Amino acid sequence: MYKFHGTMLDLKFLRKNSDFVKTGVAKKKFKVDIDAFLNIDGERRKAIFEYEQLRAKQKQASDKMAQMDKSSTEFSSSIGALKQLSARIKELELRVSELNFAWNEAYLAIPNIPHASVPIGKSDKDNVELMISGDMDSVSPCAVPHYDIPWFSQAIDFSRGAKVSGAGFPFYIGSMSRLVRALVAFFLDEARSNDYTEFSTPILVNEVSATATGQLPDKESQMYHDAQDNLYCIPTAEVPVTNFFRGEILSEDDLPIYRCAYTPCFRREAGSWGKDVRGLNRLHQFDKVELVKWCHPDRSFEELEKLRADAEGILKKLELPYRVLLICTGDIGFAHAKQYDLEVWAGGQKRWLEVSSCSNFTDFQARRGDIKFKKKSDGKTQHVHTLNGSGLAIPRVLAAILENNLQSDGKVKLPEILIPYMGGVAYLEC
RNA sequence: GGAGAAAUGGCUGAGUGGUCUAAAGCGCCUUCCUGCUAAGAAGGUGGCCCCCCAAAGGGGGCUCGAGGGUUCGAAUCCCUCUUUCUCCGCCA
Repeated sequence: MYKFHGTMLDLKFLRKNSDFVKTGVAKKKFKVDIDAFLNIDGERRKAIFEYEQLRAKQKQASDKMAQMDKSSTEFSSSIGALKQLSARIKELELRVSELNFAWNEAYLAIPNIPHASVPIGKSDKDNVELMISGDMDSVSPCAVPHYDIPWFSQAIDFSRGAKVSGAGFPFYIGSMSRLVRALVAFFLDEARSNDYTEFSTPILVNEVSATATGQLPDKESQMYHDAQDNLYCIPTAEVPVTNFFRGEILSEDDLPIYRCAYTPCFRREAGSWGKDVRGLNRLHQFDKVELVKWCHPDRSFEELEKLRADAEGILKKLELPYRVLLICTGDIGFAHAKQYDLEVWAGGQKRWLEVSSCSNFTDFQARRGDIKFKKKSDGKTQHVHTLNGSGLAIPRVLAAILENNLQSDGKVKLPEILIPYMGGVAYLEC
C-alpha cells in the first residue's frame, strides 16, 4: 500500500489517487483545478521523454564524432544530419521548459489537504472548541478593555506611531516597553527549557523562501514587499527559520530538530481593517516568538501535540485563561494539514484573542523547500515534516494581562513568573 | 558604491572544446586480513527527473554557483546574474 502522510503534493500519490485528492482539497476554501494540473503533468512527462530520447541519440553520435578524423569526408558529411538533430532538440528543450513553468505554477497553487482528524466545516464558526483552561470569571473585577485603561495611550502610543509610520505601528513606552521585552525573554526561556535552540534570524527574506513556506503565491498581498531588492518583510519567523534547511538533506539521527526565534512580524492586514482592530488586537508590526520543528513523517502528529502543549504551558504559567480550537477544513490555512489555535481570554473586552497557531504542514513545506532526510533503513531520501507554532505572539498576550489583571487603583498586577524579568517589579504603573 | 579575483562531488583539489562516464587524496560504508587501543588489503560511495515493470530490478536524461548563448559536441569559449574573497569608499 502507498503510505499516505497527509499531503497531496506527492506526485505519485496524486497521479494514482486524484479523486481522493480532489475530495480533500474541496474541503478547504481554496479553489484549484486538479485535472488541469494532471493534464499539464502528462504533457510535461511526454515532452521530457521525447527530449531525453533524442538527447541520448545525440550523445551517442557525439561520441562517434569525437573518434573520427576531423578532416575526413565522413566527419563533414555527418554534420548536416546532426545539425538538424540539434535544432530539433532545442525545440523540445524549449517545450519542456515552457511546460515546466506551467507545471510549477499549477503545482504551487495546490493547497495541502487536511488530515483525517480535522473536522469538516465551512468557516471559523465551525472550528471545534476542544477545551477551556483556567477560570474566565477569575479575572479582576476591574477589568476593562485595555484601550480604555486611562493611562493606556501614555504607555502605548498609537497616534505618534501613526505619525511616524502609520496606523498599527505603536510605540511602547517606559515600563510597558520593558514588559514587552520581559515577555520576549520569558517566552524564549520557556522554549529553551523545552529543548528549542534559539535563532536570531533575517527579517527580510527572498521570494524563494516565501514560496517554500507557502506565503507565496497565496498571501502575497499580506506581506510588505521591497520592490527594489525584491525582499519581503517576514509575517512570522516561521519563514526564515523553516528555510534554514532549504535544499538540504538531514540525517535521520538529527530528527526531530527543534528551533525557536524571536522576531518582529509584519503584516499588511489588507482588507481586515474596520472591525476588532482596536488597541493591540491587530497590528501591522508585532513581536512574536516562534517554535519550529523538523521531524520524521511518522511522528509529526505526535509532535504537533507536544508543540501545542509547549505553547499552552506558557499561558498556564502566565495564569491566563485560554481555550484550544481545532481548526476546521474551511478555516485551515493553505499549507496546513492540521491546525490548533490557542486563544487567550481578554476579560475586559470579554472576548477570545488568538495568540498561537500550532500547525502540522506535513511535507507540504518540505516539498516546496526541498527539505529531506536520509533514511537509515534503505539509504533513500524522504521529505521531512515541518511544524510550527507561536510561542507566543506578544501584543494580545499583553492585552490579556493588562485587562485581566487591572486593579482598582489602576495598576496592573503582573503574573508571578514575569516579576524576575521586570527586576522585581510586581505592579505595572504608568 | 568602485576595482580586481574566484565558485568543481561530504571535504581538499586537478581539469582551458570530444573516452570528463570528472583525476588524486581525505572522509564515509562493506568485506577480508592482522591482532591490542591501531595498521593494512579489496570493493563501494551523491542528488533530481523520465521510460519499462505488480514488484525486485533494468534502461535513459540532467546535475561542475544560477540562467542564457556559441558549437555536430561545453566543467572548459561568450553574455547576464548571484555569492565569496582582497583592496578602496561609506557606515552601526
